[in-house]
Amino acid sequence: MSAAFYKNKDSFLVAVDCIIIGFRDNELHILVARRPFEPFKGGWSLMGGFVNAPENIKEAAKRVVVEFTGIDDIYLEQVGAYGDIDRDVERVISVAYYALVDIDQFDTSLAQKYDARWVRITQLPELIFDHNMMVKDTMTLLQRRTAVKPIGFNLLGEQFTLPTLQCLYESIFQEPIDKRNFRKKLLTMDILEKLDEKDKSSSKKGAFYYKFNKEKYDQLIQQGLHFSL
Amino acid sequence: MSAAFYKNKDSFLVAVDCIIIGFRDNELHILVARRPFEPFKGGWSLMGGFVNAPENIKEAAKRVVVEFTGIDDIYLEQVGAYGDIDRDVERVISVAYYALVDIDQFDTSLAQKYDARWVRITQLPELIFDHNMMVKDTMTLLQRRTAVKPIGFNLLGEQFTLPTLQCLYESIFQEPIDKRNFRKKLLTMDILEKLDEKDKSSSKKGAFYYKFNKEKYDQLIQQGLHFSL
DNA sequence: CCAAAAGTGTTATGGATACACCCATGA
DNA sequence: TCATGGGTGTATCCATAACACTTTTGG
Repeated sequence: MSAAFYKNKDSFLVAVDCIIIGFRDNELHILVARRPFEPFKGGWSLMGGFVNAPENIKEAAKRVVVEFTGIDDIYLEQVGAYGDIDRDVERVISVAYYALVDIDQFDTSLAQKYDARWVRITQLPELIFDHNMMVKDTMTLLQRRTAVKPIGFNLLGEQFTLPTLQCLYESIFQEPIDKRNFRKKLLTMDILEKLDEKDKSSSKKGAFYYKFNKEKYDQLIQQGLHFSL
Repeated sequence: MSAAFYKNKDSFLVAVDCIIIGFRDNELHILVARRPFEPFKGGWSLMGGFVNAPENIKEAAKRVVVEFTGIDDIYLEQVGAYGDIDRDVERVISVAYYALVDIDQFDTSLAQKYDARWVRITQLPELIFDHNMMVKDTMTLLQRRTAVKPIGFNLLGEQFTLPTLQCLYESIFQEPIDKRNFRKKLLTMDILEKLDEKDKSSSKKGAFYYKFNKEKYDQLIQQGLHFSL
């Protein structure tokens, strides 16, 4: 046998579908759009696109996220491949990625262009194909990841307050967290840098801004310790 | 736009590669084979095959595992999609699955047929393409999964001894486990059924056989509890 | 001065860890 | 009888969970 072995094999369109996640109004949001073509024209859909021959799958996913958000600085992780035979009209195999973005960097002009909008994770509409399953799998994965890796910060701007950070985790895990225990854990890990400035937008007293210190985090890892909830 | 949207898109060969895992001689083993065709003919490879148009990806993976092992009763979970552009001669996108099998059910005649052999996880040779990466990712995933789900039993026969089970977990986590703590944890979960028979193959005293009780496990889950290490 | 959110410590509990000796049996 | 692997219980420690009041300040 030789390269001839590759002949006469079925080939597939390969797509990427991106679960683009942002944090706003104390809740996770996902970017969805009205599908502009048949089949299922007008149905709610994740952001997707086909993989081109000369690009890696992850590159394709990144391209899609940039195209639909205008945001370049993203955290991207594969969720998995979805290939049920009845998932589209033509046989399409889709690889799902979730992206964590700072929603404040969203290019709002793209919302009109693609008929897209951010919907609350708790109020997700019915999506086409197996996109709801992709979101569900993403949330499970995200909960596992954020519990042991400091990737949640990718959903926030450079600086953020502890109350905001707590809200973020509460939205990810869909359960309340004790304020004192949360702060204690985060601060004793010593991976946050306290700033002098305060955010007064949500209280009269104001909450101090912090920022994530990657250098300190890397030290933590090298000591054999790890981020935890 | 319409179905015409699907025209002029690049299409890909889609393969599945299976990390087939068995447990023997107190250590995890993986089934690898000499690749019978170019390119990289003679290189060590995972068990793979192409996805056919009328089958789901997971079905294809299952087909491959059955083809190369003769074992039908397997635990199968997706690891992820691998699609770097330089990973094969032709552009092939591969979806990796790991399979947990009872190695005693292996059809040894297939070893000759496919020039395949079981190699210790600790002595894995260099594999073709990105197969070593797939194995690495699999081990990470397997450690996470077996720590919280009772899937390890898929690597053993119907009945097994506690010392064997402990060896299994030690091989998965690549670290020693305290005997008393291990037994305490397993037995207090009350998901194992103790049999009267003993296995005397590895000691004069003999070790009692146990078997996994799925009904009791399901009860445990319904009580909001879960399997843990 | 009051409403609303930010910030702060201590105690109790339970799961995880560490640890050493006796038992059964075939050779 | 002895070498080998199987089987058993307890004390300690540390991480988690529960819990309430003071501070700040704009309106």
